[in-house]
Amino acid sequence: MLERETADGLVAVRLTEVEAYAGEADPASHAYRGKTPRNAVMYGPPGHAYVYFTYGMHFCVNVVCGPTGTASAVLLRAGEVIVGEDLARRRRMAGNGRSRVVAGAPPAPGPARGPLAARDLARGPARLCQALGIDRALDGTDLCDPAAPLRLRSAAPGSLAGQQPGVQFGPRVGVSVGVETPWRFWLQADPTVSVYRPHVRRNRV
DNA sequence: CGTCGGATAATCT
DNA sequence: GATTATCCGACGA
Repeated sequence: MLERETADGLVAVRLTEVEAYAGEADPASHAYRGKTPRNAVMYGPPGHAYVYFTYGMHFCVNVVCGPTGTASAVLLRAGEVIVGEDLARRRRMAGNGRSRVVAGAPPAPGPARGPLAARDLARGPARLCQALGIDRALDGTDLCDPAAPLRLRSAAPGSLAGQQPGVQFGPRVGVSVGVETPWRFWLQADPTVSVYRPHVRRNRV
């Protein structure tokens, strides 16, 4: 479970999909070419959040894993919103201007009939961050601190008893190198797991 | 259902 | 100047 607490309220997500990045030894990792201002947090203590900005408009969040001095991390790719669905939906719809805002269209009646399905609220690393209101201000947050604005918690004991489906694995999404390393993990048949997409190189100028 | 291309800017070379 | 751990709307079947 990943919890995000702000003045607006609490949003909690049950993680369903992650990817592992093995620091400087991994060509797909942000740390492959060494330490930079952006990835500095990856070299810090484990259990902290590494938040980065990509594709000119999206944030993604990782959990730092290796001991201090190493740069391993796990990218949180998707989850199911358990608490605070309305707040999560508001954040996803608001999206600074250009996301899902249809001019002139009458607002959909009930939340269940909205254009944004509940399963899509945190289906993808950037969507997850948007639903939880995560940006670089949270870079370096100690996720193990129960009082932190963003924190990681175990599910309540027994809540998943007998219901845990199998964990599948395969290649990581959107990476141009290290494709042969199957370090994306997800819960089998879970509707909130994102769709696999290979890396695409865009047109040069 | 699926594939395709544009948006858009921090970060690094 | 090139690249990018992505998303969304459009379009075709």
